[in-house]
Parts: sequence; C-alpha cells; structure tokens
Amino acid sequence: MALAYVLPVAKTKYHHGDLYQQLLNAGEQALAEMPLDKVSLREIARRAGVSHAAPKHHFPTTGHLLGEIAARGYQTFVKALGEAADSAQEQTPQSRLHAMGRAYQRFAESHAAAYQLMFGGAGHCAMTPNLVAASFAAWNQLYDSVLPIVGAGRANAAALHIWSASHGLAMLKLANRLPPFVAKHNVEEQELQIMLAGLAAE
Amino acid sequence: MALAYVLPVAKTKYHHGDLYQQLLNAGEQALAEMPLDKVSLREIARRAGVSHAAPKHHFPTTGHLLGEIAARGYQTFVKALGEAADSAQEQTPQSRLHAMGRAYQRFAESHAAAYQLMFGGAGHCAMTPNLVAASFAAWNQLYDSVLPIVGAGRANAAALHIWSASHGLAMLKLANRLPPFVAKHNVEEQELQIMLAGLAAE
DNA sequence: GATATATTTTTACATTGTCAAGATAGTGGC
DNA sequence: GCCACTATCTTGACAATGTAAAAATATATC
Repeated sequence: MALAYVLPVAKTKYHHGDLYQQLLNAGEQALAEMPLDKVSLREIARRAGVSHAAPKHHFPTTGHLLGEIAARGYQTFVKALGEAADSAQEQTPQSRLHAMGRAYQRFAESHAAAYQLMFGGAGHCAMTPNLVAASFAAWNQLYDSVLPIVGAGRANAAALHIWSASHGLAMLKLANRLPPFVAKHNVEEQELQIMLAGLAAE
Repeated sequence: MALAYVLPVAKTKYHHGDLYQQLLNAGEQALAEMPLDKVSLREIARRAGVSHAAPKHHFPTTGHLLGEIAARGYQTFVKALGEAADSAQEQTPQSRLHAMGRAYQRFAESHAAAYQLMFGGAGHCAMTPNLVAASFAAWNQLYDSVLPIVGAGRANAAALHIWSASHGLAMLKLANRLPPFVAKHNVEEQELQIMLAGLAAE
C-alpha cells in the first residue's frame, strides 16, 4: 500500500538521480531566457539547483554539457522543420521546402541563443557523438527534401547551397551585419524565392 | 641639427603616445596566432607590453577594442577581395565576382579568428561607428560587383543572396558542421558556380 | 547493519573584465 | 628653472568564470 505514495518524479534530495537530464533542461531554459554569452556552467548549475561542481560528474567539461544541449537543439530544430513541411498548403516538394525555409529563419530568430550555440564556430560546444549525429540528421533532412526536386546527382550540391544560404542569412541577421534596407523589406521571402529558383535553374 | 636624431617611432617609455594603434596591432597579431576565444583584453595588453588596465584609457570596454580590430579586419577583407577581382583572368563582371568569391572563402579560412570576430554574433565586439562603416563598405563593394550583372532593380537582392551563401558556407566550414563528403570534393568552386548561375537565372 | 561506491558540496586556484587609487611623464604658467 | 596640472599608465582589488581536489552525504552491496 505504501507503493501508492512513491512519486516517480525526482526527489530533489541529495542524489536526485537524473541530474544529467535536468542539467540539459536547465541549459535549454537558460538559452531561451538569456543571450548565449551569459549561459555559463555555473548559471546552468544554479538553475538546476545544484552546486557549480556537480555537473563535473556527468559532463567532463563545460563544452560537453553545451554539446549535449546543442544536440537537443538540433533535434527540436529538425522537428520544427519537419512539422512546417508537413503543414504546408500544397504538399509538393517545392512547397514543402519553401515551408522549411521559412521555419528555418523563424527558428533562428526565436531560438537565437540556441541557434548560435548549435552553429557556434568558436570554442563553445564540444563535438560530442550526439551532437555529430544530431547535426547529421539535420543535414539528412535537408538532403531528403531537395532530392525529389533536383535528383540524386545534384542533391548534395543543392542541399549545401540551401544550407549555406539559409545559415548565412540567419547569422547575418543575428549579428546585425546587414545594411539598413533589409530591415524594411521582408528579405527572407525574397531570399527563399531566389534559392528555389536557383535550384530549378541548375 | 638635433632634429635628425628625433625618431618618429614610439619611444616605448611610459607614455609611448600611440598605444591606441599598438593595441590594434597587438589584437590583429593575436587573432592571427590563436583562436578567437583566447584573444582577451589582457592578452592583447600583454602583447602590447602594457598593463591590463592601460587599454581602459583608450577603449571604454573590451568590446570597443575588439570592435575597432574588427573594423580593421573588414578593411583588409575589402582590400583582399578588391585585389582578387582586379587580378582576375578576364575582366568581365562575372569573372571578377567569381574571383571575389574565391577570395572570400580564402580569407575566412586563413583569417579564421578575425573572420569570426568580424561576424561574431554574440557578445564579442561593440558596434562602434568605425565597425558599422567598415562593414557597410564591404556590403557596398559586393553591391557594386553584382550591379553590372543583374542591374539596379535586383542588385540588393542579389548581393544579399551572395553574401548569405558565402557567409553561410564559410561559417559552416569553420564550425565543422558540414557532412563528411564536403571534405573530399572541393565544394567552394561548386558553390560559386551555383551562386553565379542563380544570378543569371533570376 | 557495516562497508564500499557514487554523487554532491565545499574549498581552492588561475583566469578574465572592470574599477579605484596611486605613480609617472609631459604641459603650461610664473 | 620651478611648480601645479593633466593625461597616461601601473598597482591592487573585486566579482565571476571553469576546473580540480578534498570532504561530506546518500545509495548500493554484502
């Protein structure tokens, strides 16, 4: 009868058992609430309610913790793009790709810190196996999306092109390195059409 | 007669007078020799041979120092692309743009830390007036290069497209976020051709 | 129930950016 | 020539960070 009172959730005692997952949760939460440069190991530990040295026993270094958080970011990223494609008006390959392109820019803007971590070039996250796999899954999703449009012979090049253009636009916007005129026009739609036209032309 | 002995260079005494410029030099040097995350205010001060608090009298904050260094980076960037265009085989607008595209990727790879600082999204350098101007000059150079190809009506969109694709490819390479196949093939040339073909098509 | 292991905390250290106070060089006035 | 004055640089301090070692505590095993 006492079994009914055993809660399946973590007991928030000393060993709460799933600190690994809770650190990832805290990291995601921090990325959603503050800029990337404020998301530190100690900040994540604070949010998880543990001391700053606790993560050491689950992640050898801060880079590995951030790497796993980035891997999670890729997973929600892939999911967001997939859902956008599935809910496109007409289910042609072009229309699905178009919807993914819009979702890409939307994700980069709404998850700015996470996006920057996921694609952060310098010193942020370690290339953990999960991160490599998750990043590769994102690539495969894009590859599969352009495949029915350009065929197997040009799928790699086309996917790389769309990936580059989308990533470049997102980063330039996040870094505020675009000239003033882009703030007025909604440039993303324009860019998407050029990208898709380039695929058709090639 | 004593005037002949007056050296125009800095006297490396207590007030050496042009510490402002020497800090920028030291910063450039540091960016060339170590990854971006190792380039700190104190490291730059060390290289300039002054104490860690000396820069405070010339730059209100580290971000401003890095911002001025990034502005210098844009200047050498623009110069490199301009020289590449001028030394293209045939001096058609397309060939010049092609040469600039190659120089773009070469610069990003050979000046990796500087490039990441120049385009660094998060928290690195402050948007100093010089940085804004230098970044804008780079944009104008690209705009002027696509103008004779696509005409005034589409120049902004075309420049943005090339800028995005080039920047995205460079960042993905620096961040190691590309699938394995790109290491084998020399992807840049392929990408450049797709970009230019896209311009012609549009 | 006692011992051993795994987890967490506490404490410490080197590094960073920023600030305040003191030291030094150059400048102007008499 | 000497003295105040200002600009520049140094020294010392502080809070915050990532990492490591030692101490404390909870869980597991026998």
